[in-house]
Amino acid sequence: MPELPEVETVRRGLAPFMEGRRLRSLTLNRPDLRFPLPKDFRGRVEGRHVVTLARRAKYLIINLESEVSIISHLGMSGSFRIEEVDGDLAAFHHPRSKDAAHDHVVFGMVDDRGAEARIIYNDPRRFGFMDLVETGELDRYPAFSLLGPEPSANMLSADYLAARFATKKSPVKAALLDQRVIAGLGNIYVCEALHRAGVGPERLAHTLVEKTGRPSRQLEELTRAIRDVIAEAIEAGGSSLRDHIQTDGSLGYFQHRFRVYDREGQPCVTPGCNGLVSRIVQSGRSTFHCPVCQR
DNA sequence: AAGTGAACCTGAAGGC
DNA sequence: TGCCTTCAGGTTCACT
Repeated sequence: MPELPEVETVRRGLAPFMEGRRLRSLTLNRPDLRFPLPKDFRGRVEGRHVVTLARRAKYLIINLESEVSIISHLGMSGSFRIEEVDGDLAAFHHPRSKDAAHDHVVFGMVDDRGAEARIIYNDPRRFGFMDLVETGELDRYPAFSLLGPEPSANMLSADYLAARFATKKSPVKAALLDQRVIAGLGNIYVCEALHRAGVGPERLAHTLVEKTGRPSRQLEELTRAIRDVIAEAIEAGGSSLRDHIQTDGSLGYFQHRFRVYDREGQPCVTPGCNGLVSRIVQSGRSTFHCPVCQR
C-alpha cells in the first residue's frame, strides 16, 4: 500500500494531530513488528512534545523534542488512524472498520488545551517497523544512508539516471524499484511511470543510455514521467485530505487514475494505441504494461 | 558482483 | 458453505 505518495499523505494527515502536541502516552500491544520495538521505547518518548513530522522515501519520521526521532516504516499493510478522544469532529472519524487485533502501537496525544487524540498504528502483516534514533544521527541511519534521491524535480535528473543505469543489466523495472537508485518508488508507480514514458518494463536499464553516456530520449521521458506521476499522486492524496483525512494510507483518489496497474486485459489508454494491458511477472512481482506502446 | 527468488505474515478473493 | 490456491502497495537474505 504505502509508496512515497501514500506515506506523504499520511504525514500530512497526522501532522495537525501531532506537531506541537505532547506525546503523553505510548502503548505497545506487542513487543515487535517486523523487528523488536526499540529498547525502552516508552521511557524515551513519553512526555515529549512532537516538533515536526517528516518523511524520507517511504519512511515517516516523528521528530520529538530533545533530539529524539521515531522512524516508522509501514511495510505492506501498515496504516495510521486518528481517534479523537473527546472531539466533536465527526468528519475525522475513520470510514473503515479496522481489526483492533492488529492495533500494535498507540500514541496518546494531548494539546496545550487538554484536547486528546489517539494515533493508532495498525498492521496486519507486520512487515512494518519502528525505530528510535537521535535526530542528529538520522542521516547515518543504516536504511537511510544507502537511499537514492527523492523523485522530486530538483533531486532527480536524466543525467543522474543515465549514470546509474549505464552498467545495469537488470530490467528497467527492477532498476527503478531499487531504493538505492531512486528512493520511494514502488510497484504501482514504477508500472505507471514506465507506461507514461512508453518504455517496456523488460528493457535492460543500460539500453536507455547512449554510448556517449548521455541519457536517451526515452530516459528523459521516463525521468519526467517519474516526477509527474509522483507529484500527481501526492496531489490526489492531498486533495482528499480536505474532507476525509487519509490517515489509513489508502490511495486517496489516485487509484482511479491508474493507466495500467491492476488493469489486466483492459484497453490501453494511450491515444491511438489499440493494445490491451498485460500482466507479467518480473522478479516475483506483477508488472502491468501495454506491449504495443511500451517499447 | 550482480541479479533473481524465497522468506517474513495475514487476509481477501476466486475457483471448485 | 467450505476448502484450497493465489495474490497483495516492501524489504532483506540466501543462493546462483
